[in-house]
Amino acid sequence: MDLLSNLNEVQREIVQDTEGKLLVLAGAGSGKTRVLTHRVAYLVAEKGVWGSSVLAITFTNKATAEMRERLDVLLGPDHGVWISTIHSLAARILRRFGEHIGYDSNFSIYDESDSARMISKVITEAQIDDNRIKEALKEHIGKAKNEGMSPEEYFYEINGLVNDAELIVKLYARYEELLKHNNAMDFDDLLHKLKKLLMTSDECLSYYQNKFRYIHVDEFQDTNKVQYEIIKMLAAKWGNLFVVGDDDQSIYGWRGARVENILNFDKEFKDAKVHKLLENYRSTEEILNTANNVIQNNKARHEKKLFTNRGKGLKVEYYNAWNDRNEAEWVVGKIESLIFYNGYRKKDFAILVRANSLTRIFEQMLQTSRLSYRVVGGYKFFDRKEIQDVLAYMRAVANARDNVAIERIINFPARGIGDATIDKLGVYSYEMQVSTLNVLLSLNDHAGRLPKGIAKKVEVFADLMKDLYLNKGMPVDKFMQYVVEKVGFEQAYLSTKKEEDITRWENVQQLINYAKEYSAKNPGASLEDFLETVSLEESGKDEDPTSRDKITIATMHSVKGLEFRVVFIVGCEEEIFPSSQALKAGELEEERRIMYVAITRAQERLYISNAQRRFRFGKVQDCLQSRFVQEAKGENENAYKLFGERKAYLDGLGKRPSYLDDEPASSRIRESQATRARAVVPQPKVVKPVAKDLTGYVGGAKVKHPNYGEGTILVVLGEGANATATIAFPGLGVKKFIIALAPLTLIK
DNA sequence: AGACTGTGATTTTTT
DNA sequence: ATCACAGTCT
Repeated sequence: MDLLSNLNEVQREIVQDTEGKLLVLAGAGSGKTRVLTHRVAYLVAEKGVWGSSVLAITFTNKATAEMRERLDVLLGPDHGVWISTIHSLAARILRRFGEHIGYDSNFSIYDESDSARMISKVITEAQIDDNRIKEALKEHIGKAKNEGMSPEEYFYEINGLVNDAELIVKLYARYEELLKHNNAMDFDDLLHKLKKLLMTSDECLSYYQNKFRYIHVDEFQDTNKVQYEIIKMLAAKWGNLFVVGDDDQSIYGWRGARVENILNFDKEFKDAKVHKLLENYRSTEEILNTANNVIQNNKARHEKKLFTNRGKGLKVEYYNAWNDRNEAEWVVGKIESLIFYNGYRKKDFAILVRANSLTRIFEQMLQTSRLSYRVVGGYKFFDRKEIQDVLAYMRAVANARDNVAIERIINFPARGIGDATIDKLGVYSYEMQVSTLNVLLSLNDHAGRLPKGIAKKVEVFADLMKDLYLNKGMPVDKFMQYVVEKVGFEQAYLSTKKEEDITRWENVQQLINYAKEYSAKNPGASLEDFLETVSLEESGKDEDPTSRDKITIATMHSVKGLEFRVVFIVGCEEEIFPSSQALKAGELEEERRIMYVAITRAQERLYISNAQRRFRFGKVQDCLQSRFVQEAKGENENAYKLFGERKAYLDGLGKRPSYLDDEPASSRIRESQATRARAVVPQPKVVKPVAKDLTGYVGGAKVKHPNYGEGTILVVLGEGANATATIAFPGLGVKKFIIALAPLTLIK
């Protein structure tokens, strides 16, 4: 049979095992997506299951696109299978049934920046002038929603653990109220409210339960609590739930992903069948071994030994660069030589970074070498101010209650309308119990209450909005052009003669092109449809990776699921990778999984590098090689010790570790740097990480942290250098630290 | 209301 | 280095 012929035995078995609950533990590069798509295709083509009763949930838009593409090949384009991210699934269901829980179907979706505006507003409104609370509040709200907790429920969760629990919950509740008032949902809400809807409305629940007879979840290790609950509810009727994932690739813990979902799946469902995909089809043995060297340092994982038939392959190369520029030169030099002598193409290469801020130097270096590249992740086109502004005009008329959108544009382009006036309009809106847009649309009734001059200005804006409102039924691309023209974006940007503004205008035009493409592809799509696509699938808009021959520069997170013949893992320095916040929070294992994901992207050649000095935060800084480098080399049992010695040496304490002798000549230059620095700069006090006395760090002890202040240890886990402490900081929440490394001091 | 100035944080990752 | 934000001046 055609469908099964290009699968291995295990894969074939999984594909044919169609009924009931199935957990597939799929190692990196083991053909996970292949199994998933073939299984769906098998259901439809061989089992005669109707495509529209099959649901496949993926984690990113990229994965959605890839899966749809592959399925189109296997089944032809009209298979009707519902493939989407869980967020857009939620949005679709909520548009249809949202009124059951009090939402209009045209609700706005607030992205990170909209939501940040709202949070600021809530804080200002409560007259709190503590700068630190914004971040904390954001974190709390996200956490509460990811756990699926209402303000009340969340209060019980944190009460007693966090000092300002009451305040935080009050602000969370107010934030919710405002969202509701604006007929808007943030990203987390899409899930949170979907759960609520499914629990409230039998009609909605049974509709989708009946519809989806077979449910598939990709990247299951990345699901959070609410997502899992939603999936379980949807699958409750037919019980056909197929989940695939790899606990070693769980790298979204910071967003509430719970590895336990995958670790406990077979315990939760006793009848679940478990399959393992252990054959790696992607990488050579050398690369796979490197990956294994790293990941085996993690404690919380399913032990799995991947194998490959790709042969031994080439040794992994390491480079300890003298500075960031030198590192980039090395990378580009390697690329040039591989292209010239070994016949590689540009699209075969990926340069992987931990954080977006590291990409710049590689971009520069590739530009000077005339090598074309693309940057994945990073600042998104749709996050640009000018794009958000155009969209805000469209949003404001699509959802009349979207006050965040109105406030965003009421004074752009500048119309002389300030905060005071906006507040007044808010008051009228409250008095009349109508939306701010409605206040504007019927401004005549209120204009008398505003100062004369201001009233004139507001009227101009009101007339504009009225005009746009009356024309919102146009085809999406036409409407956008109409908006841009009426608002006068071109005038606003081109009159200043500033380089930056010209670019902005070009971006607006690009947005119009995007809208044209969209309209052509989706004739008859409504304004709401368009806005939803933009807010949930904006990154899917990127050109597809294989079409152009370009080098890829990307964050390690954004290449999950992809593969490249040659991979460079750069910027392997402490505080960068592992990141400083991960170190602070004691989330080393997740960082290590990120390293694992990065390594396993490579098919043939892998290069790992670090720079000893790097330009960061406006100045050149000394950097310490990441402990992951030692782990990758297979010296993992010594990694912590070496790391400690090396840090002491660079800090001007301790003697030169002998293993440094094996490193390239550049490190000797570095040594003279260290010596010089030592001579000139008075030494700051340094705590030797390995020598720290750990006694006294027990549950109940009070400790002090330079950034978080005083806190109480809740529990200590592990021993020695690995011991972690979970500490409650009043008002800031609970954090985890590695005691030996964290800057903690005991207080009596 | 808007322009100007100084300060302080910022750099983790994504829907 | 760069940017956002708060505070002050015009």
